[in-house]
Amino acid sequence: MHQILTEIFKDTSFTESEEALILKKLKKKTLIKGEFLLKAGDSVRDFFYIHTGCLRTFFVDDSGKEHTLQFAVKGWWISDYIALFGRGDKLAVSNIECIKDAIIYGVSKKDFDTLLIEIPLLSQIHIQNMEYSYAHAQKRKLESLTLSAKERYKIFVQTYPSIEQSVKNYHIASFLGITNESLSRIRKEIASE
Amino acid sequence: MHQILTEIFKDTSFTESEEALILKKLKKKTLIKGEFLLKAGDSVRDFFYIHTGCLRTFFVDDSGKEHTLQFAVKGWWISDYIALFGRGDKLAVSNIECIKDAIIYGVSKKDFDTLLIEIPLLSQIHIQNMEYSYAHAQKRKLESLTLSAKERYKIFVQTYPSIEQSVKNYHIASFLGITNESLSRIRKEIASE
DNA sequence: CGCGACGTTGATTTGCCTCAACGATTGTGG
DNA sequence: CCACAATCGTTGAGGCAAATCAACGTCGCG
Repeated sequence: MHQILTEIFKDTSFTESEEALILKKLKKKTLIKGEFLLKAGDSVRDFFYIHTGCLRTFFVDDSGKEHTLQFAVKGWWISDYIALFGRGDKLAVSNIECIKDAIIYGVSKKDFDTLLIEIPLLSQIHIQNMEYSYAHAQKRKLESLTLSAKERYKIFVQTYPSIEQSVKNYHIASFLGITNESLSRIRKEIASE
Repeated sequence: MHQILTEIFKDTSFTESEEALILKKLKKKTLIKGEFLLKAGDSVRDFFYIHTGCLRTFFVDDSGKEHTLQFAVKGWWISDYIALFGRGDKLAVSNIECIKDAIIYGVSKKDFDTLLIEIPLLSQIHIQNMEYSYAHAQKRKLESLTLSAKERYKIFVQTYPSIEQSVKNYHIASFLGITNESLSRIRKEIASE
């Protein structure tokens, strides 16, 4: 079995022919820090598995402020899901930026939908992933409603220790929904505890 | 075809035997206003399709404040998705309350998972729904990051005109993540525009 | 080395919350 | 069917967490 499939699908046992079908659709890409995988306004067709490195999805609002929606490191998938999964015109509302040199594997949603039908086992896995992601998104929403910025930061550090290393403070701030200055003050407070 | 399947699945064409399989798993329930479908701490096994009426999912935080995560009217599904789809112990973190007399159809996740395997077409529909829900959740998250309480309220009224009728102001406030008093002031401002 | 990007700190502002009081509406028992 | 209580919505005063605006030190890279 091709190494990357083992990595992506862990101990899932596809048949040889299923593996071949999937492999045919995966397109390897290498990115360097600072490179953009997607810019707002582009049409969104693909999503991407992160093999190495780190990327983020962020939205720029009318006042020019950035809002980070997602970080992705090894083992995660990234895209502009609002466009890709929404019922709109599939134009990106967000940007995807490489923040640490990366090797990724892309697959188009069109190809993926075909694979889902050809390979029932893949459907099952996708459903599980979607369900889990949805639960996780709900949980994060709850946290943002009930917790203070300081508590959210602490949870972030615990939850994503591997990400904290690769990213700038202002990336984290924009992910937590606070300003750089506020994060700076929070870090100071925590350090003095 | 049984009326309720037509309602739930619109123009999807299941075979007779597929329909029978699904129908066998759906359990009809009637609820009256004020009744609880689920309380925090219960174990979560089912999700529910709303035929008539209105329900909401809400979380109560440590300080006793309520946070409404979801409203559901005709055509929507409701559950505690954090518990049902999460990897935890399946104990409800939220409550589900009937806020307008309702007729609903429940199905257990266990039964549903079985149906997904037995009926590939159902898998496809479920995937589409999950994808769309995920996109929608992301969009809402963006809105809560970028918009003021007033703008969020305006979007709420536009997006859920049918819900606004059935619910108390403080339900809406807790959905928008603001206090009753703030919502009251916002409504006053908008009225005077 | 020098410049720009990044992080920190201070002063001030602001949107929303909290607390409190008081009408309006709803619903319920007599 | 009315009276009264409970619930709900509104309004005001004051407070607070985080935003904004501004200045400055520092680090890393060309």
